[in-house]
Amino acid sequence: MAQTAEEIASQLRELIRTGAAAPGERLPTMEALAAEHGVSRQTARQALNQLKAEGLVEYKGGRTGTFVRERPGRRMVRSRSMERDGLGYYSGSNVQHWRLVAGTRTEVATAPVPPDIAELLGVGAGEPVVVRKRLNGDPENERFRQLTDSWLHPAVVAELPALTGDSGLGGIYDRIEEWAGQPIAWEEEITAATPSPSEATALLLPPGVPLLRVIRTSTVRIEGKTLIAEVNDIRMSGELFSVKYPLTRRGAAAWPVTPATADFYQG
Amino acid sequence: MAQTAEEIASQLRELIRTGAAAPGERLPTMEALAAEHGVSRQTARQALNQLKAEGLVEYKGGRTGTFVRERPGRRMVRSRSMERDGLGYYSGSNVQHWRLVAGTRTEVATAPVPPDIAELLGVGAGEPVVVRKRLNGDPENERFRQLTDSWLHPAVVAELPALTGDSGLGGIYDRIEEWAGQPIAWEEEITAATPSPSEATALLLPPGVPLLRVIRTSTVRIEGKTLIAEVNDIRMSGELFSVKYPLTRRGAAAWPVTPATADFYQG
DNA sequence: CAGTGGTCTAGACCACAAC
DNA sequence: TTGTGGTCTAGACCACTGA
Repeated sequence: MAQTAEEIASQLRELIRTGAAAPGERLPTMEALAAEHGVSRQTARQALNQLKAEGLVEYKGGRTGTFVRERPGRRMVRSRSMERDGLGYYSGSNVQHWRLVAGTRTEVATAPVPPDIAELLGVGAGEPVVVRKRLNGDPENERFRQLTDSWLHPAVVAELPALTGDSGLGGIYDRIEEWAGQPIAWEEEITAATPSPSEATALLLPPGVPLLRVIRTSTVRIEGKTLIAEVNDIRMSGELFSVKYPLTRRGAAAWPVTPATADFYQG
Repeated sequence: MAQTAEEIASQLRELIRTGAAAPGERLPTMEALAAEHGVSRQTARQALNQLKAEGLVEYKGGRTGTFVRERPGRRMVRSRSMERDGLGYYSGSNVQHWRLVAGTRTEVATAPVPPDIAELLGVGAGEPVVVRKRLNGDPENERFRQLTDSWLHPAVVAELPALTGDSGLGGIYDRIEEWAGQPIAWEEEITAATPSPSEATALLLPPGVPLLRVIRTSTVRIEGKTLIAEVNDIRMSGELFSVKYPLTRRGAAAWPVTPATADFYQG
């Protein structure tokens, strides 16, 4: 009769996975769970805490109880590309829709650069670097938020001090292209990470939800050398967002081995 | 003197973040932590458990103790594109390097299709669909692993029953292109997720490490309609891997607004 | 065999929200 | 007011590993 916390958690996890315990449904109280499985309340609580850490259940305050968390069935898929209109560049197809979350604004500061960004910029970790930070949101749904930090290479700031002003994010790419006399080449690197407490707060992340992080580099060639002029660090909920890219075809023209497909690889 | 578990966890977290407690270093025992902060061992343990769930510390067995986890400083960055050689298509630039992890092989089965895959394939959730599953690894480092499930659209299986045999992953794209008489268009959608227990086991994921998931769709046009012939579901450690894509430029030719950059947007 | 973490118990008090 | 989860305590026994 008596079971371990992990066994109880597994049983509840299975109930949720199969849908026998539907999202939004209330689970038995800790007392009831403890009695049912012949354990103490602490043990029942540990099982529920495990599920909470996994993002499967949530507690509501007061006399309400424990509930199966309603998880978004579908993510907001963002097809990534760089577009522009008369005001400047925008990444994604619906950025015009986004606004700054109430109480925030684009903040320009000089801050110690974290190691991973420093490596991309080619500067020493912890050195002071100009960064513009913002917190964007979706006016139709407060939960869709993203944090954006734009780190500028010191050489760019030296050449274009106006970038430390409030020129707007779209504007900096025009300034950089004017200065470099060429179009920027962008790359995006995507990682999954555990949010820091401050990121979890800013993005309204429930426990157990990972971060989807997109790190965009803006590269130009200056005096014959490639320079990463800007690193754009975008963090969003891994549960609410996904990003999508077309997969480029490489090397195809060199190996047209299959007769039926060879025609397509001549160019 | 007496503090809460969350306060103790925050203090330890800060020590780790600043490097005052270096990776690999041993932390005080639970008894010592409890005495130091004037709490019971259970409370000290709860603080450490929190850090363990975040992937910051790990316990080692027996008489050893609690240690600051050594986290990989750099990820394996995979520049995503589709390449081919004489044997077929490969995604990424170093796939030849990979092998099946010992004890696994490519497994072809007919399984109920999960809802998210079903939606992409345009079939009902839970319907039986042919899938090839494999677990790949890096011969030089056992921790670098990835799980790959390739779901085939029923129409493709009906036309190309040979695909249910052991034709190899590279081979199926050649077969599909021969059948469709055209090159495949690939897209990749990237998400961050919490691993299921079985995924955590297969990928050797420590607690607190999220999953990086790449869902590749292979699209062809058949009889004037687009058909997703295959969905390739790739899962890997979010701590060990990242994926990288070039960002395509769109709409630029339509809005050459900045005089200095206008020349670049004519074509 | 001694010391580590792993786990469980029984009881206590608290804050909070619904009734 | 009552029942919910949130948290802490003191004590017990276990499995494991390194000395």
